[in-house]
Amino acid sequence: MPITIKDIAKAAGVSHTTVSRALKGHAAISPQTTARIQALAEEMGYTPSAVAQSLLSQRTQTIGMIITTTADPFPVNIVGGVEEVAQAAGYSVFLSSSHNNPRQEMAVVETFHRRRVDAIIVSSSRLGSVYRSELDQIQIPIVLVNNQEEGEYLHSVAVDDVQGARLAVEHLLQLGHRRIGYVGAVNRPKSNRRRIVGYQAALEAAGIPIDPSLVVAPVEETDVDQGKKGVDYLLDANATAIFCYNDLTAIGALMECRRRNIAVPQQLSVMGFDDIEIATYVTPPLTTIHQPRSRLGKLAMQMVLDLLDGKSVQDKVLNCNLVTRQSTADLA
Amino acid sequence: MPITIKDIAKAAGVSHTTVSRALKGHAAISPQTTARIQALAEEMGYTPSAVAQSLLSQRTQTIGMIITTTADPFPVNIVGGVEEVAQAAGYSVFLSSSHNNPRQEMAVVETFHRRRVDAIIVSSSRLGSVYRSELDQIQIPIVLVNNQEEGEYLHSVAVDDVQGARLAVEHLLQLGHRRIGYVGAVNRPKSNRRRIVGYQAALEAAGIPIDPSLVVAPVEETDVDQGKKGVDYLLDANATAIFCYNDLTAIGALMECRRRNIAVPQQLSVMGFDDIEIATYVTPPLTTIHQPRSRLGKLAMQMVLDLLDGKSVQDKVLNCNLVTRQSTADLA
DNA sequence: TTGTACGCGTTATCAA
DNA sequence: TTGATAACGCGTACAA
Repeated sequence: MPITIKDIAKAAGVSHTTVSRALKGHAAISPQTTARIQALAEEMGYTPSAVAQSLLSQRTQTIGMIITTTADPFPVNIVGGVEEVAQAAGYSVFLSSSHNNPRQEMAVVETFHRRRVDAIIVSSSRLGSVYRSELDQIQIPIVLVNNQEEGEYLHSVAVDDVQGARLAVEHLLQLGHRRIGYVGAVNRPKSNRRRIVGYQAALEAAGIPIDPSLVVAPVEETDVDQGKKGVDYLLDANATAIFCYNDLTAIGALMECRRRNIAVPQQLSVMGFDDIEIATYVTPPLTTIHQPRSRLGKLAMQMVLDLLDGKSVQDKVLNCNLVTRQSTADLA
Repeated sequence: MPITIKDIAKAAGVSHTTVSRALKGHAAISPQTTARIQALAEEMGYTPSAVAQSLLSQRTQTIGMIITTTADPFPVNIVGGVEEVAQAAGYSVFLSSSHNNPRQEMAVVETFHRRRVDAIIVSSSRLGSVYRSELDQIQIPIVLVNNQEEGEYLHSVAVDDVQGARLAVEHLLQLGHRRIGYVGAVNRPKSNRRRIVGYQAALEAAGIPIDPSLVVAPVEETDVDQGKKGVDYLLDANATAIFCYNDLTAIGALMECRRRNIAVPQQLSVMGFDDIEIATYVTPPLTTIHQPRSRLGKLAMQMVLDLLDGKSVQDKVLNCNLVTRQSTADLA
């Protein structure tokens, strides 16, 4: 059992109240006793119990973070940002995975509520809307990062998918490409739709008519496989450049090109989205759209702190930026 | 403020004791009141406070996990294993980063102690030995995963670096290579040393004399840069195959080979260690030694559960296995 | 079958 | 300047 203030009180021959006050340098305690008790506490190895403090203060200085899976580096990078800001503010972070399973996601929320976390941050939530009712029950701030549901819920921090996709297509246009394909993802409805919007906006702004045969959404197990299939479709449609839903999709595209002996970027330009670490290391290194993942996390946690401070906050939408590497080139 | 059992008691016209008992199906409460109170609790949206329960039970059902950084997918995969077992056992996991900074690592331990976590799991700790004294203070199980300090501390789960390195070199020997180089890491003293031991053991078993010029340890900022430099050194030493401390080092080696127009694996075989996700996607896909990261995490958490159950446990050393891809080939 | 009283570790109020 | 007491939410020994 850890040392308590009562143990110290007994050892010092004072009341536990005095110990409590001395330890936090309360003005009304004589300097001598304060010094004596602080020394004693140090010596006895006293560490205050956050549990007891929480019970009294009704604040745990704790937040719960839900991600889909630790196997995906994307949400994990968001956690990094969250944790950094949290730690600096004296908050600790519970991390739990939902495995993209709504039931599990609800169970985690329930657990966090039992633990009386002060707030919850959810990355890529599948059930944004469900929180509406849940929120009435638990009455704490919930911040959604890159929420995957349509609609206006609670508080959110997200990347501007439309702007990012636009940036990608504009880059390809600038290289002289006119037949630009898009390989979508069927299982991320919201961000996929918004990236298509950006794709179309860029083309329209350039006066290029939309060709539906250039927008494909292969149904495959993994992102990589979707990329492989996507290349097949888009080469048939005579694309000279393709923009992929994300980097893994683009990597699948690169793999398929290698298999078919299609030189990237000489014969086909390939772009991704996300800028995950792998993008730097594939051959050729992938031109992509960078998502500020760590900053998403930092802003989400900062928003939590503001909310807990009673400040009013505004939903945030962050811009992406272009990272030019070697998988794109001038139209031959 | 969340609903408490007192609120329910008032609403039901009974004492809070009765509510407490009814909610956990205590035998001595009449079925009717039990049902009535459970319904009421449900209706009022009651969730018990783990904080209050913890204060009473002196158990938080919580563990603290310390990793170096969320930017590295390696420890994050360990977290995945830990969290899976923890969640199944009703434990929640605090995650915190040490950024490889011993002072920060101590601060995190202190915070976890304040929060009265039931146990702590540390990945790649830099200060294993320090825990000896700290442990006397906090009196909870501490499990180290892939500890980076020599010596016997506390409890540990680790991969067998010697066996893994041996496996790698045996693979290269089998391909006919005789001049096999090793690119080490200066900042992971323990595992590096053990991988050298495995490297030497394999060579000796094959009756090949150790050539010191084939073992290099470039001092560079990143693993990747160390790999680039390592290739330079080892080509000068006429190596036909190189075994790298880890996959990132090996990827650096691949990059340098490409720059110098050295064909892998035709002119040089390259091996890594770890089997991180990236290894699959580089060109050529990397032959490497797989570390069971998730299983390390699961075993660490299982060990924690056993320790909390008062069972005695044994330190665990896990075998690695070979993953053959396309960066290694027969000696030309 | 149900209720009263106490304690877990801490802080705040009030009194001395 | 210090101490006794109550309270946070819950579980349990004991009493009714």
